[in-house]
Amino acid sequence: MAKAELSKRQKNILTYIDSYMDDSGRPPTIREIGKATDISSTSVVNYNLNKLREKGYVMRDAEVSRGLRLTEKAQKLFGSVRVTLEETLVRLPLAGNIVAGEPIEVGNDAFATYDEDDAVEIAASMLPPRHDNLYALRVSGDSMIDAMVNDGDIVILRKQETANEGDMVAAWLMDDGTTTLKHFHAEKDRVRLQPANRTMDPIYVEPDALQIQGKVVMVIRQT
Amino acid sequence: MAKAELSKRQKNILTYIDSYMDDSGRPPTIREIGKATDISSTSVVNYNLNKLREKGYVMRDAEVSRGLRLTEKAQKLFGSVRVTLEETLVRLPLAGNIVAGEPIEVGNDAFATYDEDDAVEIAASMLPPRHDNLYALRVSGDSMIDAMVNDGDIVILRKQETANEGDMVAAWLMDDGTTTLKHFHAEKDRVRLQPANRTMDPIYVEPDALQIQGKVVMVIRQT
DNA sequence: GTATAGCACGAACACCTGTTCGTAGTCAAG
DNA sequence: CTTGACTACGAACAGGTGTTCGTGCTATAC
Repeated sequence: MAKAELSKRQKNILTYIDSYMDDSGRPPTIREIGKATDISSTSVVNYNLNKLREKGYVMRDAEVSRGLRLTEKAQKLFGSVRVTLEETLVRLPLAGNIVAGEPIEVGNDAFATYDEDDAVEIAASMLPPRHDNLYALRVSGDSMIDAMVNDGDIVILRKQETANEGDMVAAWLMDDGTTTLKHFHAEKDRVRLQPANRTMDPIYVEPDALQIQGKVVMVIRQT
Repeated sequence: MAKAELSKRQKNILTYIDSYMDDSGRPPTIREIGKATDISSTSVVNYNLNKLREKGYVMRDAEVSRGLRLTEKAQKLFGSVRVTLEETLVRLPLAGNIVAGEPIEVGNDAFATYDEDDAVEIAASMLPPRHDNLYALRVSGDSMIDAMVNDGDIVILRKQETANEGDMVAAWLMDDGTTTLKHFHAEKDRVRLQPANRTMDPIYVEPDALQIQGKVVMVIRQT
């Protein structure tokens, strides 16, 4: 990918798209952009729009008239920056993916060095009183449907290695190397892991064959 | 000017325009509207759009593709939600429960007279660009486990009576009187409702035996 | 020089899209 | 019954619109 720098032409195009949408409520066509920015050929506009897409400033819907959208990245150029108040909104790092068969890897640095784009924002009122050590993971694959968690869902976890009775935890089963989300129940000399789906049966494991990766605080599905 | 009353068809059109703009950021074309609202002729859509213009619900730019805009009058139809703190946070009414066997009842007053305590707060960044006509329901019972939705989960819906291809919708099946959450797929002369759980089979219903209550925007589970 | 990559141009194509036209059914008023 | 307003339909047209193609310019690297 090319550098993120924008040519004068591309800046003009972005500015025009933004003002056009403000005025009319719809995106401009390629020819309208060309006319406004003194570009005589539609292919040149098309070319620059694809460049802008590669650089993350616009989204395009193929073969759709006015199939243009400014991304948040582009809108930030025009000064509409969101202010986050610590008390009302909590921003969590989207630290990676959960994939069955792999333990969750969250380095400590994940809390310090995550990107703007890879963050999840949650209202503080929806979370437990303390927000420390929380992080988010995106579920990849269908391996957790028995935990009522879909491919693409976002799981918010508190990092901890122990669990209390009844907690929903992310657990790594060393026996078969899978990571699952289950309710944790300590029994006499074993651990019962109960699926969230009440129609399914629990599994039992030795405490030593279990590594708790975190406590599930919330699951979010965007459709 | 004609009466301000809207035919069912015109309401459907308005609802579709609103949801289309929320999804894609651009207005739909006449043919897209027709396809979504079961109108085979573009002239009929055009006719109803002109009626809506006369009644003050939309503005039209002649001879311009997607030259449509909803007026404020139309947007008020979809209710407005209270937005706090520079739009970083959106407060939605927790309008009630979803229970299998009952259609969802959301009076228009639900948007005006909900209690502080019965609200759900979501970061604006996690929602579609427009927050009109959103409301939240708490799922009661285990009847939606095939939609990967648990007892106690919160479902955020956009109120609408039509659905686009692939949308996750809350639908009331008149045959057996149940309310379910499924992916909506229009087929030749029937509707396929696909469970979110990919291991389960779809069900097929007559379009007339189906009443769409809203589009599912998000599912939240607090553990 | 020569090669390569990035940028730009105009033209043509195929499909999209708003508009218009003629026609027809329904319903209430005369 | 006849009239007229309202709603609805399918077809066709003219122009809009995204895409692609061949071409050529400039600057940098070899």
